[in-house]
Order: sequence, then structure tokens, then C-alpha cells
Amino acid sequence: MNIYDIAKEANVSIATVSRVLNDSGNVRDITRQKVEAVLKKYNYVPSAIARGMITNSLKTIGIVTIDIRNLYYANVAHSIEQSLSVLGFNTILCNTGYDIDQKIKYLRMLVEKKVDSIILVGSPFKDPSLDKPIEQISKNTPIIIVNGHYEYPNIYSVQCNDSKALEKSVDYLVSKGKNSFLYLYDAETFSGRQKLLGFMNAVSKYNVKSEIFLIKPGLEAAYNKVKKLLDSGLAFDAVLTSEDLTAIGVLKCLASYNFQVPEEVSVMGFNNSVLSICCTPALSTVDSKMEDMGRIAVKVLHKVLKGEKVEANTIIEPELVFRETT
Amino acid sequence: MNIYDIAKEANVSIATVSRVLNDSGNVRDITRQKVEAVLKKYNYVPSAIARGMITNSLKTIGIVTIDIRNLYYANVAHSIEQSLSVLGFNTILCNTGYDIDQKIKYLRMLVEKKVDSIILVGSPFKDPSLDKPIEQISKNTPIIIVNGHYEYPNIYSVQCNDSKALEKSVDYLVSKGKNSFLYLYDAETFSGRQKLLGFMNAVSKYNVKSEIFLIKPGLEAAYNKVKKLLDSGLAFDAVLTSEDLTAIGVLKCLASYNFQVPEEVSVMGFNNSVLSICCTPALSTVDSKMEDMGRIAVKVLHKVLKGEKVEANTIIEPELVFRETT
DNA sequence: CTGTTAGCGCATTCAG
DNA sequence: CTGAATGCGCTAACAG
Repeated sequence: MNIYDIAKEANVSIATVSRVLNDSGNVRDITRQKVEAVLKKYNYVPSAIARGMITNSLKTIGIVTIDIRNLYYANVAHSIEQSLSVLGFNTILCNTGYDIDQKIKYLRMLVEKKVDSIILVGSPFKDPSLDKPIEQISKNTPIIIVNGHYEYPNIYSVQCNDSKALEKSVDYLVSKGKNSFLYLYDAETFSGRQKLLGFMNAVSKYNVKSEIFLIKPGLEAAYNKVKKLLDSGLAFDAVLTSEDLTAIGVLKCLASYNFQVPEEVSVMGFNNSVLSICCTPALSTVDSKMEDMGRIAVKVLHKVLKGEKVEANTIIEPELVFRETT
Repeated sequence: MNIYDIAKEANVSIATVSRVLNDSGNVRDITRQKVEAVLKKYNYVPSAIARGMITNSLKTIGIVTIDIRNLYYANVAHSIEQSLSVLGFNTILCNTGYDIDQKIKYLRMLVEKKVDSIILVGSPFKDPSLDKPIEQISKNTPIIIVNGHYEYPNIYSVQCNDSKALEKSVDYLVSKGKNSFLYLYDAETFSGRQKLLGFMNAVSKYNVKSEIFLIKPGLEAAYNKVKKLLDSGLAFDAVLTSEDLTAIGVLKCLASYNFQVPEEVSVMGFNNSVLSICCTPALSTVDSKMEDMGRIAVKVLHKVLKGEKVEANTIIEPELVFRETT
């Protein structure tokens, strides 16, 4: 069943069917009704493929991220998908993992499918060897980076002011009398560097001690690191992390040593994920505005697609969420 | 840049270019090399749309679920997406939420895009008013239901033996001397009913008390329910739930009443999500084999697509995971 | 082994 | 307001 069949049955030309299908005006009311009747009769659904042949678009965008099982990515992806759906776009989801070849493969698939845009969530393409392909693609397809940054034509970014969040966290803890800080982070992404910078910047403003460690992602790595640190005699009264899950690992380790949180040691997570209310005590954390990020990324994209002028960089302010660990 | 341009530059016909592009044999080695050189020179990527025009497929499948922010869905979706990617398929992600019109809209978009299959994760289409569209679509497109069930031609399902999981949990807790059970569940999906059945079936085998409550999803609803129950004087020594998050709400409430877990009250969650290791004490739960479900769903789909015969129903056995709450 | 040809289903001129 | 004709880029016969 195609547009010809409909046209024949409705006694009109395919052009007319196309017109009512796309609501593009210039159809007499009575003609329209005639066609619509046939359309409904057969429950006709036009082929996006054939349409794409002409318009060179499938009204589809690709969202590329490391791993959707990570709550941060899941939240942002959800927000993007929902906003896009309102605009009539579908979303192709790509979990690249950390393998470079995988990333290239996904990129290629998206280009083949002529997606209207690619949205990078996190910075799955921070590896320099991926710069060339990304720049190449950007020649024909706008790219939006959520929580990442890339200075290049047709590449836009939406970021959370992560560094500010860390600064404010340190400020707050210092005001609470803390003076010996630990910062645990697990990723050297754009966002990861921002957080780190914010932390370093903040502690340098005060006369406080600070230690910084890069660890593997996950609860266990954090637990083990803190254990090792404690066993080695390091003392601290505040721990900041780049991820809620890391903070929970810290909490668990602290509990095993019978530290009082937050009296003896304060702990702050990052992202305000559901994890932060699952642990005990409930985790103070940073609301990194995951929903907003997705929504605004799509707003930027929409403008770009409409040919409107858009600033290459949008920054969103995070918010501190205080619960029981500070 | 299209296949004609490549053909011209390589001094061959478009058919030959198509042949090397699809690696479909019948090309002399020297010819192939000539073409490949041009292909590489322009970094040529064929149009999946034009190809789809002929093959009537974009090598894309739709995965439809309620909300990817839910860890269960995220895990299954991730597993599906990864397995599909290996087979050269892309995944369109749809978060339907609970609105019926949304669901219809998503279905229509997927049909327009001629997806090779639709995978339903959870049972986003359990509403009877959606039966007609689903059955209609199944006439042309195989449908796979992950943790749901629908007896109909060209609809296949992969499910976890959730009822068995609940039975085994009760068995175990009875063997531990528990005799007064509470079951809290938050969804009347197919899977939700299976769990419920399993619970009822199990408690009926023993001389134990049991109460069952349907509550809203989330930590807070569980917390409030248990609080109300406790305040009303209800006594129990074991709580089972249909979700880890619910169990954590229970745990939090129990803690606020200074109950010893598991000595006085045992608690079990469901899904073995990351949440279960975040709470304190760490939650005993059911590994509902999220990864396996996705992987097997794709295996089933692949067979269906190849025209092989497949059993309409695949059942996976869950596993109990004992941590600190039992 | 290679080339020619004919559509796939639709949007879009351009006439009328 | 409506219809006829064209072509998007590719695959799949078919002929050679």
C-alpha cells in the first residue's frame, strides 16, 4: 500500500494525496475529506524512508553516550528523547563504551542514516584521534555536546557549571569549620576536569589541606581507596567526589571505621541521582540539572535546525543539595 | 556525492560500486581495489535511506519502554542495544511514559520508519485499548516482549521466572524462621502479576501470615506505607518487594523505628540493581538477569528475522542474591 | 566478472 | 486548486 493506491482509490493524483498527508494547503476541503477517508480506511502510514529520500532527513537524531546504565547519562538521555519527541524526532541511542573502534562504527552508522544531528552526552569523543571524524561530520551535521566542549563551527555545547559547584561546596564546608579536604574523582572528561579545577581553585582560597586522587569508577574503588588512605594515617574531615556512587563508597568505608558523618567527616556526592537518597545517611550532593541539560540541548538544536543563530556555548548553574552528610 | 560520482571516478558502473560497497562478490580484485581507492579518497558513506528504499529496511529496531531512568529498563535497554549493534542494527529509543496517546504516537513513528522489529521492555502496552494497534503492527513486523506476554502470531516473549523468584525467597525466609510476611509491589504489569502470584503461592504452602499491598513506585511511598502499617500495630518479620527502591524505603523506615535487620525483620528487594549495594545494610535481592534478558531477546529476534523457527516464549531463571538484609 | 535498466515511495516542480 | 512528470541514491535482475 502506497501513495498510488490511495490516490487511485480516492480518484485524485498522488500529488494531492501527498498534499493532504503533509497538510501543505492548496487542497479543496471536499477533496481533502475524500482522501482522508481512504487514508483512514486503510490506516495508511506513509514511508519515512521514501520521504527521507527527498527531504534527505528521517527526522531522527543520534544520541551518543558511554553507557546508558549510568544514571547521569540515563537522565540526560531521557530528557533529550522526550524533548525531541515533542518536535517529531526519534532518537537513536548509542552506547559506545570505551572502545575507539566502537565509537567510529557508531558514528558511521549515524552518518549513513543521515541523522539530523548528533548529540554527544558526556564527552565520549574526547580522544584526539576522534577529532578528525567529528570535525568531518560537523561539516554536514550539527553536533551538540552535553557537558563537554569543542570549539568548532557547527558544534555547540551545553554545560553545567561544574567547577562552580565544587567551589561552592568547598566554601560551604569551610564555613562549617572543615579544613582538611579529600577530592576523589573517576573520570578525566571535560566535566571531570572542570570539577577538579573548581576544587583546586576553591581550596587554594583558604588555608586548608587538600589531597586529590583519581580512582576507578564505582563504589568499591572508592571504598578501597579511602580504606588505604585511612590505614596509611591520612586525616581529613571532608570528602568531595565527582559522582554520587563514589561518595557512597566513601560513606561505607567511613562507617566501617565508625566515623561520625558529618560531625567528624563531611561527604558530598555529585549529580543528585536517586542513589543519594538510598544511602545512609542520605547524601548531600550537587544537582547537576540533568533534565535541564537535555531540554536545553534540544532547544539549541532546534534553533540550529531552523537556521537561527545560536550561541555556541550555554552554561547552566548547578545547585547544592544538602542532606545528612554535611 | 553518490554512487554515480564514485562510479565515474573509478571508471566502472554503479552496479560495481554497489557490489564492492556490499561486499557481494563477483568483482575482480583489481577492480575492487580501484573502487575502494576512490571510496576512501572521498571517505564515502552510502545512504542508508536509499538502500532502505529497496530493501525496505533501515536496519533499525525500536525499543519501547516506560522510562529509561528506571534502572531495570536502562539495563535491559543497554543489553539490547549492545547486542543489536553487533548485528549491525541501530536502536530507536522510546520512553512512552504512561500516556496512551504518547504510546500510539511512538508506535506510529516506528511504523513510519519501517523498523525491522519492535521490542517492548516491560509491558508498556498492557492497556487493552492498545491491543488492536499492536496486533496490527505484528502483521508486518515481529514484536518481542521482554518481561511481558502476548499470545499472538509474530509476537514473541522473553521473560524472567519472577514468580519462582518470589517463591524461593519465601521458602528461604521460612527456613530462617520467619513467619509473618509483608509483600509490597508497585506495578500491575505482567511481571508484577507474576511476582504477586509467586508470593501468594509460596505463603500458601506454609502456616504463615501474610499481607499484600499495592503502593506507588518510589522510596517514599514505601517508607510511608510501612510507617502507617507499623503505627497501626501490624507486626511482621519479613518484607518482600517488587523493586529494590521499594525495599530501600522499607529499610529506611525500619531503621527509623530501630528495628534490627535482619534479626527482627528481613527485607528483600528485586532486580539486583546498583541501589541494592548503596543502602545500609546492603540489600538482599533477586537478580532478574537484566543483561541476559536483553541478549536473549535479540537472539530470538535475530532468528525470527532470518526466518528460523523460534519458540514464542523463552523463560530465564532468576537468582537470589543474599546480602545483609536476610 | 561487469554494465544497463528499472523501479522502491514519495515531494516537488511546473502546467493547466 | 489539481495533475503529470521528474528524480532522490541505491539494489537487483538481466544481459552480455
